[in-house]
Amino acid sequence: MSINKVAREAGVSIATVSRVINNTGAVRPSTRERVEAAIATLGYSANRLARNLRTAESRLILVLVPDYSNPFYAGIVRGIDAEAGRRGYHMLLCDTGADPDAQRTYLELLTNRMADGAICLDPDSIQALTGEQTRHLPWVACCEFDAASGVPWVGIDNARAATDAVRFLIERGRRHIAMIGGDERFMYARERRRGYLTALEEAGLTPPPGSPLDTFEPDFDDGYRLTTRLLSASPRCDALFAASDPLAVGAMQAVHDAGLKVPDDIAIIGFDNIPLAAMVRPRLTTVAQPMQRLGENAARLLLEQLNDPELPPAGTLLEHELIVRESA
Amino acid sequence: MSINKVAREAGVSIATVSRVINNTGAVRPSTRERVEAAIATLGYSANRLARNLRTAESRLILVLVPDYSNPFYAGIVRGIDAEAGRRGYHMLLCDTGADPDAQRTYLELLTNRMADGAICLDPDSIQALTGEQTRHLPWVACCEFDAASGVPWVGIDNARAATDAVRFLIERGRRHIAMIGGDERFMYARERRRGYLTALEEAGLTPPPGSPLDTFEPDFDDGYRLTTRLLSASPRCDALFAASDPLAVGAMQAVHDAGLKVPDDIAIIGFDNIPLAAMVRPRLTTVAQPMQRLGENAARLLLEQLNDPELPPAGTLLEHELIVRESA
DNA sequence: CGCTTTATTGTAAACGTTTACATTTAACGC
DNA sequence: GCGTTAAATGTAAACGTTTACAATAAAGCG
Repeated sequence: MSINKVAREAGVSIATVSRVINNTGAVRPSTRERVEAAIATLGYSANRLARNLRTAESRLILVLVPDYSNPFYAGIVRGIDAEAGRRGYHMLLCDTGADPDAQRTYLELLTNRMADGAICLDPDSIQALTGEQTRHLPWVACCEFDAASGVPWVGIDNARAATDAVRFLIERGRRHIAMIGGDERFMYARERRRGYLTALEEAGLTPPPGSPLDTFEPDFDDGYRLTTRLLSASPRCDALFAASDPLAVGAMQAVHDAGLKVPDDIAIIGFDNIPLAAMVRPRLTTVAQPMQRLGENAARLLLEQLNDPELPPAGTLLEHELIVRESA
Repeated sequence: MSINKVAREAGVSIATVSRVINNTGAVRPSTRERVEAAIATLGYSANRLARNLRTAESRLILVLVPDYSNPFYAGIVRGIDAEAGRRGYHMLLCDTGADPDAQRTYLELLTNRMADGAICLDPDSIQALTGEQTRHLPWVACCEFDAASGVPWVGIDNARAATDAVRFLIERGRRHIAMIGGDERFMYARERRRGYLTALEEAGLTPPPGSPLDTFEPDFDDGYRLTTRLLSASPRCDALFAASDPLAVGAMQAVHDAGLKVPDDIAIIGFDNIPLAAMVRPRLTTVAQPMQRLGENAARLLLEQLNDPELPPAGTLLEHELIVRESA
């Protein structure tokens, strides 16, 4: 009953105190001063739980990421936080580990009214699982989405991005272009694989034997392992498109350990443009995603939807960019 | 008034509904069933804001990081989340950018009662700034701490860790050992520098000219830049201790570009053992911090303190480990 | 079967706000 | 000054829970 104390201290009613806190309604300057003085001497700070209960909003948004030690997600999360912060929202960050049960548990925070809305970076396959229960909840899908699902989304055109990357390799004269990283659970991986095949097809090329190759985790170790396997299956391979940067860096290492040179013998292109890409030698050519802006747009979309629940669900496609460095 | 609807549907009072939700108190199996059925048909989920208001706890913990695109913090955050999750807490993650104002703003979430406690990874110099206002608030300092401040903390012995690393270099016959990364704002950096100097001193060595060298950001670019400068100032330098892994990787690159070889001409040791360290060639020798366990311990400490506010503030020192790879 | 104990349920207050509405006070025009 | 209007303040209900306490029903005992 803390606002009560302030009211007593200032000799006014709690309504007046509330009015000066939120400066809503009219209050005479002299009483405003008195109230502010009381707040200062008592060190009062309005209880947000009570306020939230009364106003039926938490000003918290739930962010679901499959793995936040992945720098790519870190960039997006930063964008979300920046935009949300500007509008007075905070972020409840949850690592689902791409586990549907975890996701369901965390989504309770939404039905619980502990959060006002959610941004989900989980694989679309997972999103689909919880789809029915969450149809009417305010959330947006980021990076992984199904445009047909009726859920607002933001992302890039993964297929086109992959096609662009592979075309670049073709233009530079490469003819035996392999791909690694096709994890079926992730939409981005399926799309990139599709774009890769499109580019080959339009140039009248076929994937070298063993390509495209699926990964389980799109990380350095898998990149190394798969590339080693690939090189022995396709010795003529002269270029490699990887679905993520760590994968590409692992591949670079495998190529090197096989006694070949990047980019002379094998050109390599990665995906995402995380900081790592600029830290290795040769520097990694890669498809950049606008991570910060992806996050910002997701947050903006969500908050607009919260303001006006009748808003039709929108999709936002952001542009990718091929960053040409040394590896291709 | 949603619990009301459930009560009406089940033909009981709201108290009984509350009892079956929290299964506290006695309720006859038959009525429990009836209530559960009502909950199911109505799709009811208890409003956490209301519950939190009533029980005066939010089951949220505030995590303040200076920069969460830094993989080192990601590891710690993951540990915090794991431990907190096990105990039914969630995480309000805030990126302060090491800005005191931002930190102050975020800490309002604590005084607001929107969060029950906080874990702070910000530089100790920042922590000190807000110290007076937060003395009585429940929080623990992680990695950056001042043992004398009376705030519970968890971290490693940075000075000893640095000494160990430099001793290792000395044992391997290096005599002109430089250090980069001494950012005065961070306790970890000051301590590592101190440890570096200790190791040199006990071996009767002196730092090569220009060493130790301060950084502003402990990242790849600074590592490259400073090392380049260092190499021209101290051509006889044969080893380098860097206060972070990205710094060390930048240094490796600078050494390479100067036409020298790692580790033959210059041995390099980094700090933290983030994934990057195993992805570069030569693989980086580095001092590992138990990131996950640091986070877990911080969370545990905080939650224990929340359970029993009278608990004397404790400090927890975890062990570091020198991971010997190829760069030294 | 009546009395005492215990298990089950209900009533109502409390948590700390915001806000519609009522009331009081000040301001204004004449 | 007086009536009218506007500004400032207060009252009380509401948000959706939990929980102390009261009340009722069931059970046990002689």
